[in-house]
Amino acid sequence: MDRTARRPDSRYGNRPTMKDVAARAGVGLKTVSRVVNGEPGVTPDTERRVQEAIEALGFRRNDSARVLRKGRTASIGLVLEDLADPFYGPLSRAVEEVARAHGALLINGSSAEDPEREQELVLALCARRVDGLVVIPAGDDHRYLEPEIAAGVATVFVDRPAGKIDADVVLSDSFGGARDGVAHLIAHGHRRIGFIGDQPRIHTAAERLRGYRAAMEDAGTAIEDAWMSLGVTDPVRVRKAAEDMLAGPDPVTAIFAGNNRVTVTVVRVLSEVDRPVALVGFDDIELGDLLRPGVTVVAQDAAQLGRTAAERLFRQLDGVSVVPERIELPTRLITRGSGELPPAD
Amino acid sequence: MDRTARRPDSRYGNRPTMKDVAARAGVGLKTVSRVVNGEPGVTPDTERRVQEAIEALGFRRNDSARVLRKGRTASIGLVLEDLADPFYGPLSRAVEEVARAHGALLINGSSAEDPEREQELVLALCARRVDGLVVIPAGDDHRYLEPEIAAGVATVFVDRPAGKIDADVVLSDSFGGARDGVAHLIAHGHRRIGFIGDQPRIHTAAERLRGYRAAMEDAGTAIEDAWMSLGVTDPVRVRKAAEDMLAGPDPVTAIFAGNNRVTVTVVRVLSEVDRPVALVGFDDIELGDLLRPGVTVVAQDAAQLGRTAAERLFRQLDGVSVVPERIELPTRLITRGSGELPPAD
DNA sequence: CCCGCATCTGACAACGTTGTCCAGGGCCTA
DNA sequence: TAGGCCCTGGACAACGTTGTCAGATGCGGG
Repeated sequence: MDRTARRPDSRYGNRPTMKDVAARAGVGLKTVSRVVNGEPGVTPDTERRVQEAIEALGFRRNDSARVLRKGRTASIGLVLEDLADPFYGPLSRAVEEVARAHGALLINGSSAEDPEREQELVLALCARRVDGLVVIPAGDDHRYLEPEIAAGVATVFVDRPAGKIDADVVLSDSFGGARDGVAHLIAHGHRRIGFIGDQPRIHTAAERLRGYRAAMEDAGTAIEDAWMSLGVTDPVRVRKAAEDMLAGPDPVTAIFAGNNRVTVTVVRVLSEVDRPVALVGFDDIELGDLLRPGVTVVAQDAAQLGRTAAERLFRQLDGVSVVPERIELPTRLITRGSGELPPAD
Repeated sequence: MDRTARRPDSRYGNRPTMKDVAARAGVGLKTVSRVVNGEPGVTPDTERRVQEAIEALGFRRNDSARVLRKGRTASIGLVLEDLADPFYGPLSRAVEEVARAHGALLINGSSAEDPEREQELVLALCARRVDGLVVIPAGDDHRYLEPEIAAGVATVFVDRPAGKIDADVVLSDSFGGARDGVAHLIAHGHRRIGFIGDQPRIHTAAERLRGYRAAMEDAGTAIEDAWMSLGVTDPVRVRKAAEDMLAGPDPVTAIFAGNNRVTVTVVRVLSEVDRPVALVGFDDIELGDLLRPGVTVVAQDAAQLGRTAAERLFRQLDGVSVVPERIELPTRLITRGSGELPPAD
């Protein structure tokens, strides 16, 4: 008895191939290929027969084989921190739209802010031979990407610069935005201003902290340690940080929140405090205009970041740009009330 | 003179292949394959030599070729409406996590609520030979998927059922949720309750409308045409619809909003109205607890939807389940104030 | 009527990987 | 020392597609 199966591995449930279509249509393999790809040199009659066979068999070209042959996958990868974060949704969508306009699919993955996972994801995408990568870096050493870039994988970093390699990067002006936001508070009479932000190893967090410091310095105000809380974004610790700043004999009269998650929690805390405390947040938050007071924010345009990065990526793929560039997009201060509150004391 | 290039198409910038690695390490091609895949039967010394060659050349296995040979891509597709919608971010992330746990990558695309684009995307994903598909359908006819499913592409629909084919589907209890939400308003004394929702051709919208009708009927209240606005989600038209309901001699005293986008706009409108109008929205909205009054919502768990669907998908891929099933997840009424306001008159 | 040309078609190799199968060599045992 | 077995390594085909190139077919003009 023959134990060997006709097909050793069941594969795609025995999908029809061009060969099958060719057999059914009574034409050559290459003719089917021509029809499928809309290449010229096929008589209408032959084309019709092939089309019928395709319909009848439910044939669908195997892009894996196509990729293997052609070398281009028409897909790009996007590695970001967390798709569930409202900041990244629009960014991802913007990248997708640009990709779509260039006929490419988007594969994306979340690094969960873990450098190891970022690398793992990026390399997995490279193994799929994506044509290009848009990366929002979690780590700060991207030398592992050098062979990939050398091999022709277009790469653009977004939101934070690459570490230890020279690559295109598109970011928001975190420094300027934070400085303006803090200056806004100062202009409204505040001096004791708290800062709650992420770990300074994250570029944007460091830049925003730098902006905070610069604005305070411009105003000639010495910053007290108790006003700063770094490396804190989870709700529990942000809450504690905010409450600490607001307690004691000499509390802050205003808070600058380093990103959208921090802002949201600070809003919660402030809603429970009986005296008015001013607030400016980095990143816009949904419904920020409907709160009372409305939340004044330094807004960055996530979609524009994504769009710019993706366009830059495809320009690389078209072989246009070669010199890595750093593109910085301006932020926008949106005043809604919370940042215009005067000091409470 | 020879005009033909050494390599006709430049391809991946001449990436090293296993052959190159083998040559450099002085071993056979298959031995490299064994090392790369961690297969047994390679002496430590040989393995070391191969590893060194891999490092030196920056070799990365070409997964396209691997896929072609093995038949499984270890990737799944997710087609949703709009990644920028806060409802889909967590859903997508949940699917990704499950995929990751099964060693698969996630390719996702936005249909923009366009049936044609949905089909285009799905077929593109099938051409990539994704192992499975999670689809949030935009269209209502999915017979085009029949050959794919027959060919072994695992498929799960989420949020809305498939049209004209029998397939797994995971959804929220839109009918029950909407009925409960409206009943909640009725329990607080409302009778003239407006409904603003999406086009009834969308399953969830139809179900929510049905829930609204059922609750009203249970209360013995005849619905007036002026109370209902269907097929309306963009801010401008929602605003107009809400304003219309609130104007006139006999305005509604409460509004049931059919999804998160509608809710947000209705909140905006209500914040401009001088009398209190009750509101219950379908879908939770961020910061809904911080508004005054807090927004009472019928919440669905987007992440749980995604997780359930993805797990079901991988169960299909493991060949466990065969009979298409319909899984309905309960919704949860979250009372925060806006739904408990009494009628204004 | 035949030749030449243009148009259409198909055979074949190659893409980079993995599965199958066989060869060679070392080691243990009789 | 010879025989057999196990362990390691490599040659080869195949996956489904596309590029190359040459053959077939048909048509018009000389």
